[in-house]
Amino acid sequence: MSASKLDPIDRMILAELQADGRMTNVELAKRVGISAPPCLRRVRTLEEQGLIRGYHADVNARALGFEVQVFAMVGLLSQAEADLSAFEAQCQGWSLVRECHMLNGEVDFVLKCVAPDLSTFQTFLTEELTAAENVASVKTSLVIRGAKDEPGVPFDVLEARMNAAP
Amino acid sequence: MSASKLDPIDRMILAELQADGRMTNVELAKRVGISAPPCLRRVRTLEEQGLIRGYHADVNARALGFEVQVFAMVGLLSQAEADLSAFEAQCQGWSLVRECHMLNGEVDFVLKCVAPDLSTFQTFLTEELTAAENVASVKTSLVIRGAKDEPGVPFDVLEARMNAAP
DNA sequence: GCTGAAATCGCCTAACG
DNA sequence: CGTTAGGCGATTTCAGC
Repeated sequence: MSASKLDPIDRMILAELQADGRMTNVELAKRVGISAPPCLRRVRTLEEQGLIRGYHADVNARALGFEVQVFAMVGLLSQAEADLSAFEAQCQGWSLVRECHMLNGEVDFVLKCVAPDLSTFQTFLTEELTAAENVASVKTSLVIRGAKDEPGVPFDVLEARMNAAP
Repeated sequence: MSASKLDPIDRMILAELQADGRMTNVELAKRVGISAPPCLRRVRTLEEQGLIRGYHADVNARALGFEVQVFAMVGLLSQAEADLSAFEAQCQGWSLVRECHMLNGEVDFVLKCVAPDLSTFQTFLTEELTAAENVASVKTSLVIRGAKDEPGVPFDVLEARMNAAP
């Protein structure tokens, strides 16, 4: 599952599919400079290795009526592994919580949330998140505006690294 | 560009393509209960309206060698619009910065960053981000582990809303 | 208007060299 | 990895509701 087993063509495939996940296989093959069958075999292998986890349409949340985006910093009372896992499991069940990352430092988790409006979010905040077992503190910050939202990883950095230490 | 012009079939299409952006059109048509040609027309319309911004392969950053993920909270010296925009423009040029959101509250921006290793990130932090014009403070938190990372929006919430207020 | 059916075109995906 | 080849999906055209 390591990147060292990837040749330049594999990395080009990943970069292209990250940029356009619905590209046809023949178009992809053309761009990476091989014919279609081996290209498809590489894609399948990358999927099986878990290097490609899936493909997703990037839907416009605002246009769909999700006007509110919030980052929530959550502190827990107990940081015992069982309690951390329990909180993570709860996040799985909250569909307004799109991301949950455990952090180092003063705060335990950062959550990225979306909601159709402020009152929906505040109901969730007061009745679900803050009220949850083991939650000590929640600090929320509304997203005023989005300035950058790139999915995935920067392949230019990866290529620079591969060239520097081959 | 409003969600009110979307019928239930459009919302099903969006939900399906968010879950699997590489689904064939005939499979998609079967799932939403119409035949392939109108299904494809709807998808094209959704793309043109900007409700679908694109399609992206979800690549495994860790497996690709991006071991480090960091959230950075950035405070600026000046919050004048020109200065905010200038900072946002700089974020566009930093490929380690994948997301940049302007927030309310004490901090001005939250940045989601990735890097191959800690030293790469710290070089970026000290020589680029902290050194940038108008940056007053940067507080970083390493991601210890990811607990949830769902792309897009929760369509169950959307459907509940449509049923409640049609 | 939008949907569905038929037909064409192009792609996907084996099998083989 | 490339080429060939057969089957399937994509996409246009056209008719019907």
